[in-house]
Amino acid sequence: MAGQGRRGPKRSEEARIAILTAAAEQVVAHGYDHLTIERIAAAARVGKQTIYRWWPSRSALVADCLAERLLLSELFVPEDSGDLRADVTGWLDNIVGFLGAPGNAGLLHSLVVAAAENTDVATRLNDRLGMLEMLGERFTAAVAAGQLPPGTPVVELGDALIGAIVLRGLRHGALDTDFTHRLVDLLLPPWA
Amino acid sequence: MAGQGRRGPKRSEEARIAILTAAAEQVVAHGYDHLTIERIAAAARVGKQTIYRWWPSRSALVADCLAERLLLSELFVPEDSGDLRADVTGWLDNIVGFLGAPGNAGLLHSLVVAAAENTDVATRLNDRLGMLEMLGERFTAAVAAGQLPPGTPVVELGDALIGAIVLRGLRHGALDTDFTHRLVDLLLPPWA
Amino acid sequence: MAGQGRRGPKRSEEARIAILTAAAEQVVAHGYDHLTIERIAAAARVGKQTIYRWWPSRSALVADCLAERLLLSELFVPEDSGDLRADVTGWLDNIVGFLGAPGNAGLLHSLVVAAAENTDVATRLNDRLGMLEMLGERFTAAVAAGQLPPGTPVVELGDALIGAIVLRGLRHGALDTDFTHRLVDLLLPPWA
Amino acid sequence: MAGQGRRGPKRSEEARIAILTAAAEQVVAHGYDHLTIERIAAAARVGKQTIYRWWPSRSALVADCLAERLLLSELFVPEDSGDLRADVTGWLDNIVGFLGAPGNAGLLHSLVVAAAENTDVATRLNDRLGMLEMLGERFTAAVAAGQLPPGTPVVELGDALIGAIVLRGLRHGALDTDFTHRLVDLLLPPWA
DNA sequence: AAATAAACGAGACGGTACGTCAGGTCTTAGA
DNA sequence: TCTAAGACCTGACGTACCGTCTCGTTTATTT
Repeated sequence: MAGQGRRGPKRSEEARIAILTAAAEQVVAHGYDHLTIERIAAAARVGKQTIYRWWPSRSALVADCLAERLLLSELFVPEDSGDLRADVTGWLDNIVGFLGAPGNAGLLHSLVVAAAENTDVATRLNDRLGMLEMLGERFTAAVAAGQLPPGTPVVELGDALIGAIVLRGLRHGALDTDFTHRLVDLLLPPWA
Repeated sequence: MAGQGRRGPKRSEEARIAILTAAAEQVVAHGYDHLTIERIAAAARVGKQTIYRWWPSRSALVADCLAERLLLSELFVPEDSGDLRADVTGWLDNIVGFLGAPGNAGLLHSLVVAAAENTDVATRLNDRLGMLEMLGERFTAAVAAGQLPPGTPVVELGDALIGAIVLRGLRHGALDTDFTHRLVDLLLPPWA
Repeated sequence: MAGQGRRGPKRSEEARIAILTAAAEQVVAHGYDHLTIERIAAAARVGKQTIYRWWPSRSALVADCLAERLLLSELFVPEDSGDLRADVTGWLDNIVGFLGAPGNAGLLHSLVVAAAENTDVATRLNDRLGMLEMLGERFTAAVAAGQLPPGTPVVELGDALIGAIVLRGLRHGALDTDFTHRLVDLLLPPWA
Repeated sequence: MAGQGRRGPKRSEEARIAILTAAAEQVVAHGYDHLTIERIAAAARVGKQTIYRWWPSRSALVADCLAERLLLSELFVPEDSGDLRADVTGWLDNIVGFLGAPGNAGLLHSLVVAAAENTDVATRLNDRLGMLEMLGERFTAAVAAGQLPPGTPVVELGDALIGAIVLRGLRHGALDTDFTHRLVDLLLPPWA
């Protein structure tokens, strides 16, 4: 058997959690820029090397925070009421409401910056925003049920929805429910 | 008017151009992160203070670079052949081709990061990508001409198009002409 | 003319003094090992870079402290009473007394270590111990006056005196006036 | 009796030798500063704890290296030809030749630093330089035989000889046979 | 033989300090 | 009075080692 039984101490789960928690808190509190390894280490009561040992970069840390649901934890599981337009609208309003909340104002900016410098973050961010579930299940089901025209490119539909949200989010104050309603009208037009 | 009769030397246009040029080159060469005031100053043969005197931040510099067409110079004025779908497709392919070119791979990431920390950059970036013209002229004209259904939310249409492009651009290698074609099919469905 | 009119601020004398003073205090208080650039910078209220800008190493700093008489300040100017043996004995007792004082116990060790890694320190340390004056004036004068045999190698005489002191100093508790008296008996024997 | 019936494996002689050998090599190759426990452990294929278990400090390791003749191995047993001046001169020239050899240039500095922070090293270094034999036998015998004046302080004589060598050795390039000859003239003057 | 305990290799851990880079401010001399 | 140069304090970077502390394995002794 090959090297399965490594000798020596195991990785400290306690330290791992403390680091991720501290990182998530820093991002929320101060934004992704201003996120420093030193502050994370201090807040997590951990040596800097322990961070560098396990994560290659600041952005990889943020990607793990997303994966562990320490960032954007409660959000964004779209409902399934049978009415696709209503569900998508509700889901978007949920997102918009979250991003509009005072504490979370800068969070989108932070995550976009992190996503721009780390593909992992980009992917996980997409997932956390609910695209996986929404995409894999609802849209294809809707196409099958005739709620969307046959041949609708569902992946592109998701990208257009979230892309528009992200783009508007980067322009301060441009994100409101009026916008999301017009967006739904555009992308999920009411069918005959 | 106050301070009209100021004494002393005027602002050096030479220095201004040198700084913006150096900044643009740095962004293209090394990316927005890695863009440092010190390197710009050194490359432009200029004191750091001369930069700080006229620009409040790194991102404001980039915004000016966009405004002066030192970044994204040649790009993105959509044609008007009468065929809206063809024009939009051509325009998107133009963008995708540019972003796919080896030297420009990281440029989108850079500009997104800059846009995330400076609304000015976000706005100017939108303009440079051709949204103003596209938006103000073609889409509204298309609605009037019946090429788009009446009541089409043209601003949201632009956001969805560009948002989708940006979002895909952040995931490396996800941006190709197949994608843009599906996107056009989704957002500008062939009518009647 | 070559670069005579340099532009920009002059080196801050205030910072220079603060740094040297802090360094000297650290050496006396904690020893040469345990002398850290970070502590010096903090104590001198100075950025680390200001130290690194002007000194290449810890030991160069100590060499400058010796040169500026911030270390071993009060000591070691041998008297000239006409009686060479008495003067040398007094001078050695002076040194031994100083090194035996509680606060200065580790100072010799510190300076020897510094001298071992920096020739400059070695030279200046020799100077500060009074060898230059002693050597250049008293010994050669003594040879001329017949107090020392003609052809006495005065440089080697100094090295032997100080070398013996240093060597004993490195063995804790081996340095006392009995030793210095025997040393003088050995090196400056009472002549006929 | 202490620890007579201890259970468990005995101390590994193999590890002990590997550690001392690695330490000696590191000192010779890189100097006493730059001697790190981690490098020794890696070079000796040994865990760090195995070093810390048996030696309290870096300098204690070096002291053991001297005791085991892994450092300064071949050197410095003075001959006994009957002619004291010749023997001492040969012995000093031997030392000077060794220290002047290219590979050993920094070794004196290293050992002096180690001696300054560990009395054990100082003592053993003295021994290895041959002082014990020289001191205990030759000088006292020489005094008895009338080759040295009665009452000559032999310990101080040794300290002066070695001290002068060490002091010169710390000043690069100041150590040559001219110096040792003058030193012998000074300390062992040709009698009668 | 089984239980026990120490020494071993490996290496993760919380820390300290390193030497470097850049930020943004301030000072000086030249145009 | 604007500019180039650059010294200044601050603070974060990523690295190297420190000395301590587990791990699981390997011996040797004792029960």
